[in-house]
Amino acid sequence: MSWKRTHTCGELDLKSKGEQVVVNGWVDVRRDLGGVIFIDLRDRYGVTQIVFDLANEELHKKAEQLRSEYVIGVKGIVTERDPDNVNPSLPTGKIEVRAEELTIWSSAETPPFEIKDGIETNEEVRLRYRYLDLRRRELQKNLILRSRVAQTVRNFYGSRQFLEIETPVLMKSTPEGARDYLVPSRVNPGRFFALPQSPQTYKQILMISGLDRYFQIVKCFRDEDLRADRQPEFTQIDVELSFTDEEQIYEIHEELMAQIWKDHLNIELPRPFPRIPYREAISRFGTDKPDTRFGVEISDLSDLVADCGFKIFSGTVADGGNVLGITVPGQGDMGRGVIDRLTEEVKKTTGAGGLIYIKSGDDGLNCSVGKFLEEKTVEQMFERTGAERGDLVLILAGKRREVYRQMGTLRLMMGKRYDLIDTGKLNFLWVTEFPLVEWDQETQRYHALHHPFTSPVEEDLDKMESDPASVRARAYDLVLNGNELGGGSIRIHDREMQQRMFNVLGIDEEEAQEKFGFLLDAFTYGAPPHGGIAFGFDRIIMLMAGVRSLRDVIAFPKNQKAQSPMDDAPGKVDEKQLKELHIQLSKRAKQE
RNA sequence: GGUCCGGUAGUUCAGCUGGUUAGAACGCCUGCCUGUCACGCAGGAGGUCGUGGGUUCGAGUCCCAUCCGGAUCGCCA
Repeated sequence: MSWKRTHTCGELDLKSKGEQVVVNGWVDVRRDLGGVIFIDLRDRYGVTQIVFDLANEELHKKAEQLRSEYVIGVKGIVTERDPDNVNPSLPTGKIEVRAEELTIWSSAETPPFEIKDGIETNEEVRLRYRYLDLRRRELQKNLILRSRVAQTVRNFYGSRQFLEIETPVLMKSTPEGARDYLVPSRVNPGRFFALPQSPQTYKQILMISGLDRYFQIVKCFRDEDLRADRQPEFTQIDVELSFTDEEQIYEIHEELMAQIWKDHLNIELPRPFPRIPYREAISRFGTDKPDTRFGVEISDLSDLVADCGFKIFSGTVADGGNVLGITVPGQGDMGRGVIDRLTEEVKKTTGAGGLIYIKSGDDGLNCSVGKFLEEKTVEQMFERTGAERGDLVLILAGKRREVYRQMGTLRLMMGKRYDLIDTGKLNFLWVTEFPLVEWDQETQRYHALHHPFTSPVEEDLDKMESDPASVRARAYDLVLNGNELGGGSIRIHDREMQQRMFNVLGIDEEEAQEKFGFLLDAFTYGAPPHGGIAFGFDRIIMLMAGVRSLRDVIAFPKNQKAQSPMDDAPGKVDEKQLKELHIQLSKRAKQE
């Protein structure tokens, strides 16, 4: 009999009673009771208890050497445990393996942190010793889920005539949107590839080629600052199809989500998912990715205070801004200190100028700026927000775009703080009718909200030139509990229209030709109407696994500085390599 | 680029208005222990308190600078 394993550490039970088996794995923990030594042997499938006793003194002596994280192989007999000794918290808890032979494949240093679930260790240490962190069941579980969901996704599209087609990782830089990661080309001095932010143009070309239905689980790259839910390299489920419309894309992908949640979390998702136009999402929730698991919707109080005596309100309205309110249920008696601290926090995290409140208690309404307002106005504002006695109304004033965003942040803050969010809910939601473009103060140009290939809504076409910001796009996002899972659009498939879009964005014909000439040319050779969507695969897994950080669902993630502490990437390269690439470093780069 | 929080034993953290020898838990090492599974018991090792400077009779503690980590705003078509 060889050392080839007959069973994993997660599968043995009474059915194998009496059999001789071979198991391999890592020593999870050793419990040495003197005359008997127990080893919890761990592999990715589970844990099995191994027993060494004095029946075999030589073997027992060998087992005394074992320490945590040693890699061993054990030959032994599967034995039923006495009823008293059954461990009900272990799937293999009814049996144990009585060792007959032991081989130590590998000894191990004491790990820098314990390989245990629920142990909070410094992120940097975890990343440096990622191979140890990945031994934790929790992370293995996430990666296993990730792999299985990827299978589901492939089968789902595969069975619907979608083709999985790989697009280049080395592509042309298009300085729209996020910063590109650049890759120098040795054979083309002074020229650079860019890593894709998304395979957008390629998948559209595939449609023009008649491949008709495409999907890919694909790495994308963005050289921007990181967040817990943002990595510089991330994985997208990227999809495009021809002869389609919004309805079909919604239908297919509601089905996909339903299948993923059914297959892997055993949850039936109610369908169809609700839809909410962008405008409404902003005015009700102050964000384009609303968390609809709780109410606390925003009310516009501007008209009530346009002519009031409080200058901050009336002045804001006169300048075209808004005065907004939300209700925090049951907090009408909030103490002054609590409100003051909240005000400071709101100013700091949202940039709001101040926070105004209306408290409501047994002695009636009490507004923080009440002395400037008529009693009637305070009452009207209170009623407008839908508040009832005992509730607290919070009010912000400011420029339209900013104050809605601030209110959205405040709303979420209150929802979390006062436990208003029903965490048992899964609120999927399509946000539709995004604006096509947005005025960018900084560059004094319009920029595409989604991307420049997004088709405008036909009935808004006459406003493309006169009032671009009011044109709606055929774009949509899928939101889950306030998280953007993905987004897409019906694309432009007509050269003229594409050029019109570029004009709005201030990209002239020459520039358009240089940057996207291939796509424009392709449009002239017969382009089908098409559209698609892309989902953040990591983020989906993160939400399914119920973890807070993308780092817990990616095998080898980057830290906040976009580095990998384990292998110390990005690293320096030697002078010779740089020379070959025709690259010179600045003084500062050399020093660092 | 801005703001906030943090950096003390291998790990997680405590350390008050500055005061004598910097602690706990887990982990680690040694010994004892034949039914443990958070094994138990006894003992032990382990610290440039991120770094540099300053204030002070005296600094883990206060001040300044700097590095590192995280959160967040900007940014993320």
